[in-house]
Amino acid sequence: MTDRMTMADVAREAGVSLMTVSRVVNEKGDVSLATRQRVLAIIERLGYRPSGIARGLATQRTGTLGLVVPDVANTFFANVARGAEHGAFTQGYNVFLCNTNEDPQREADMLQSLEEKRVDGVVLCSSRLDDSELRTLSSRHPAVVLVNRFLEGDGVCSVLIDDESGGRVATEHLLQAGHQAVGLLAGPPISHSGRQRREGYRAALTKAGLSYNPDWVQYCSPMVEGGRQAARELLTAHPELTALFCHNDLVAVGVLQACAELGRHVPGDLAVVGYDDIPLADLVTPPLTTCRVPRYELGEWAMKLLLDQIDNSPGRCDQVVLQSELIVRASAP
Amino acid sequence: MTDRMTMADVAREAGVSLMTVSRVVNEKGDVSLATRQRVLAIIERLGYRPSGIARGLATQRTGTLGLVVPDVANTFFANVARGAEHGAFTQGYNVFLCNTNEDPQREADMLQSLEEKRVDGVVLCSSRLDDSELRTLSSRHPAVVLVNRFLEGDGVCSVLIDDESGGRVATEHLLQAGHQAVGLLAGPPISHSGRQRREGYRAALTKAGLSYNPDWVQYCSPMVEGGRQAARELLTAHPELTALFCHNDLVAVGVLQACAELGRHVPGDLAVVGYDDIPLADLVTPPLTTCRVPRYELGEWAMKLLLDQIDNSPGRCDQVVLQSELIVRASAP
DNA sequence: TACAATGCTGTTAGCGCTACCGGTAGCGCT
DNA sequence: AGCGCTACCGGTAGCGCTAACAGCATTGTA
Repeated sequence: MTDRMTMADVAREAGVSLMTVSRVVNEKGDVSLATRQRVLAIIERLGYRPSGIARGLATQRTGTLGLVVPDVANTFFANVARGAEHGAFTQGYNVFLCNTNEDPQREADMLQSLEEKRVDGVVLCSSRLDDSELRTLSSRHPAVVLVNRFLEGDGVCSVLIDDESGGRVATEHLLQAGHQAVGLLAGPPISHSGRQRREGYRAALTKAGLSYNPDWVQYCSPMVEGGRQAARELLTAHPELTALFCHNDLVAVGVLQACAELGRHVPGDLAVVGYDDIPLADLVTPPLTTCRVPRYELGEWAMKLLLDQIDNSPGRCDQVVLQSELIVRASAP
Repeated sequence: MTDRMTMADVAREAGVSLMTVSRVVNEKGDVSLATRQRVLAIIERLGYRPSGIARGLATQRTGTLGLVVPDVANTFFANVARGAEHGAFTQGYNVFLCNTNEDPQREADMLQSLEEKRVDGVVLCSSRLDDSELRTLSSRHPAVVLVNRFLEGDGVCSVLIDDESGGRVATEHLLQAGHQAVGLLAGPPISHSGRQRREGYRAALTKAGLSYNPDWVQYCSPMVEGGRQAARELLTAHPELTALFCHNDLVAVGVLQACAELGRHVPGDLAVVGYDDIPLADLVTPPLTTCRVPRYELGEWAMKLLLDQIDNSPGRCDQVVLQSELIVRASAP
């Protein structure tokens, strides 16, 4: 790589001042057509590209953003990342990807390294930091949007998923299909979203005049194996169940496996509803009815709020709540 | 966000010069223990963080890298990204994530925008650019590593997957299990990796003294539906087939579906081998025997080569070829 | 005629940091 | 005393760019 051209090289070659070149490059200020074209031609010939670093130092805006996620290898965050990055790039921003690996310490490190890079803003997904640390770390950035995490008090934007409504809609779908005995595989008890979904489940039952039966609710690990085991236990203990709402699609796949082993036909003997709409959901047999959480849109919204915050108003705070969508497939028609 | 502290603030407060603060911050040069501690304390108290932007302008190194992928939402690239980002962060680099969306124009734009950000290097995955454009765009960056793409001539590093060997190993596994009639669902004819895998398939047959029978090879779309249709056709036209090697796991899942419809038992009537080892692979019934391509390692290696290139030697070029690993599961024991 | 408004261009002074060189003090040695 | 060496610290000159203002024609307007 040969040495880079600078604005001064272009200016000298074109016989104009630095400022004129700057004006041409940034398309701001008046430059006569003739000199603009001349400068442009020289830029082209010399292969000049402006230095974002120098510009950043001069303007105090870098045109870069941070995106902090627990793990991009998780499809959920991969889709969020895609949505966010797309929104950013179309506005001329580049985004730093940071994986925290679910480790709060690492998350703090990431946030600090982004600060040293002088990013114009940060989208922070599913932060594991406690409120106070999150607050101080956020305050060191010009703009922050939280995804899947709420911080009360000071105006920190966030984009949230309405899991309660998702759980309600999923359960109502089963109820409306005539099921009276709907069980719940609730995932891990500590899961926040899991609790929300359970609230939705309960609300739907209540609304339909049915009572919430704790015996029909079973916690489980949020993986295939967890679903399989929990389903075997629950279904043998309570053969009266005709439908199951699952914490997520992996659990639902476990249920499918358990049903195959127990000789129960889905959806004939048991209707199954999952959550998330992972790619796997419509590939298993039968394809899963599930709640799709709008991952890509989550990223897009977060980015939209962030950019609003950056170039419009300084401290405006917004909460956006996104609804998930019921996808009806064969496992619970 | 209140105004940021600068090195000058720290220096003034500590009663030392700018340079002393700089030396403390960068841990280079001699500073007495006493003043170091004093400066450190003041940095802490003032909440000072050095500006990577200013440092970048002064040193001509930004501590940032670019990672260009077709699509992070694709698990393959998500895992590559994870490996790459991990390697980068542990060396103190931050990485810009760029999705090209498989669009060569967008890819070129990304590369240019990374150039303006003055990244120290770029990892470019599965570039869709033609050789000449790729060459010129690469030459504008201080360091480049290609993933899944080779560029001959000038020394551009790359990390590649040995798909030919993968195809051979997969086919040999079937042959060693006693299968004499092994078909191939070859994916799209244009796919480079598909062709490599087919070469491996052919090589394994030849090595075993069997002849390559074009009638047993069928191209298909690389998705579940493509695999399903192709399998129905191939299996009805050639009931003599006892095993199928598939272009990827999605195709293999399609085969599973087709077998269920045709009443053929897997692996009893038909052994099936996939490729990639996507998360889905061990969740279907029966779980798929498949070739795992080391995605995370791919990212790690790419980053390792890139960092070597950056701080050791200027133009050293390496090709690294990674082998995939056969994962034996129930679909082809 | 005077005066302002407009279009175009240049000059100056940084943005926050580091490279590079140059200094001073204190030590040991001849 | 004189010398060199080391440990420590400071000054200056940029890195490549833009904000802000300052020209200077030329045109319009009273």
